Amino acid sequence: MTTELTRPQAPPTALRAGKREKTKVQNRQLILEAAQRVFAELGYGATTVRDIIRATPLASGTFYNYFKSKEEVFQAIQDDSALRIRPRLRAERIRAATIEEFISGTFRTFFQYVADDQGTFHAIRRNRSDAMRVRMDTPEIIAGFEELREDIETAISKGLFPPVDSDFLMASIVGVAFEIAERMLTREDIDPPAAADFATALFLGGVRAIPHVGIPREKTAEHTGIQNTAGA
Amino acid sequence: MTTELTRPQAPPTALRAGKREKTKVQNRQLILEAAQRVFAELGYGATTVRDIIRATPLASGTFYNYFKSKEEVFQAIQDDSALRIRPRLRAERIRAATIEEFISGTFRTFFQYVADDQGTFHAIRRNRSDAMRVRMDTPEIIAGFEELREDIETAISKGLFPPVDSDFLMASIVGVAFEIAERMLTREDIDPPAAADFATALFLGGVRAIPHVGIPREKTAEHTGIQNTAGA
DNA sequence: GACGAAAGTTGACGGCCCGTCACGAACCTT
DNA sequence: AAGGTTCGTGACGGGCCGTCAACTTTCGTC
Repeated sequence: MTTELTRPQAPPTALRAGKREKTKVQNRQLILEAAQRVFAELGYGATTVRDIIRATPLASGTFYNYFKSKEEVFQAIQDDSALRIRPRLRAERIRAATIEEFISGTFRTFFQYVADDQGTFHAIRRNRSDAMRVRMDTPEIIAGFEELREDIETAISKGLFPPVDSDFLMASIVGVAFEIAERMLTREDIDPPAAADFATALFLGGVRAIPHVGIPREKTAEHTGIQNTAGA
Repeated sequence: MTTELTRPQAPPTALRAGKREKTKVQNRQLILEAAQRVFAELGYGATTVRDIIRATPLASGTFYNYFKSKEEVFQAIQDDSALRIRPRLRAERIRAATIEEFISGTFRTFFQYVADDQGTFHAIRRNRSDAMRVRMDTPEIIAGFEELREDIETAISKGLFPPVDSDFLMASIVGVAFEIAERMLTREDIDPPAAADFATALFLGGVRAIPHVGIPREKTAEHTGIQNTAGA
């Protein structure tokens, strides 16, 4: 249709994206940020799509040009989070030459990430005053779990791990990671390395290998750090 | 007010409870059972109070004489479940004379219960096709967690356990229990003892103590049982 | 620069769910 | 059997849901 004469445009690189494209990205971000704020404020369950819209300069109809429901917004936030942490976790595990490095690298990276990014992990999971937690295993998160399972199997085939049930082991790591992370965030001194040390010792040697706490009994809140290390 | 003459009634024991009391219990049960069915059918998130009422011969207003919201119904179901399992878990741990019995008793009892009572554990937690899981830590469940923590501390003071962070240990047990339970229920052969053996070995001796699986690689679905036991 | 097409935004709309409440029926007491 | 109390009922106003026709903005073309 167009002759050779008419071809004056030619976007410099990819930055001259046009206003259309720009506001599209901007609106999406506007919604995601508003949603995160509102989820943290009201809790996931109590939040309505209208609440999210109201925290935005946009009209209600616009929301549905970007997301189908609040579930989808939630999923987008979770996916973003998973996309940020997954490569780091995988790199840590691929680099591991020993079982110790595999386990400890995984936990250290994860707990550090959780502490740095409490917005997506903590605030959103907890509901406002109810003790209702919501967890959505988005495609990215499931892929992250699957990746962990594959890395475990690779480690097994390399002789790094004993030939255990990789599915259950993956589930155990995930369960401990999420549950301890939640506890860690409720403490006054958030100490990711301490949490990682605890979890690592548990997986490497069981309860008997876990670092001992200094104070015998009493003194719960003030003293969360792990001090003394007594092997099995 | 009443003279000595007028006292003809005198309920035999506690069975002549009166119709009022009887239908009250019955209606409550009607709602709880309908709710469980509907939650399993639609998933917790998609379920509305109206859905529950429609699965019932009652009128909408009646629902609110028994529960304030679907959250409260959910909580009641969870509480019932927790009330059934808690005493068994506690008995198991109190009876424990060794760290092995403490851990293994806890996991065996829990996984067996989950397998027997999939309705309250599995069907309700998963949403219909979304991978959205809902977990509500009801007062009874929180009390159960707290009880576990206390039992751990008692075990520590008795010298059964090393002096570890009982809060993190409790969180780890809970995380592993819930996450493995979920995996266990997705398998074709649901094998609570195998799941318990896995978790127990993990907590007693770490990954290296976990029973090995028989088949090297491949054969994932068909072969879930743990066969061979190689110690650390 | 102006024009037409395409893309995107807007807010009003019908439908459903929410929680309440005035009413009446069922039950219990005397 | 009559009076009082408790509880089931369903209609109601208010709010949220997702849609859609009309409008505004951007883009490609001349």
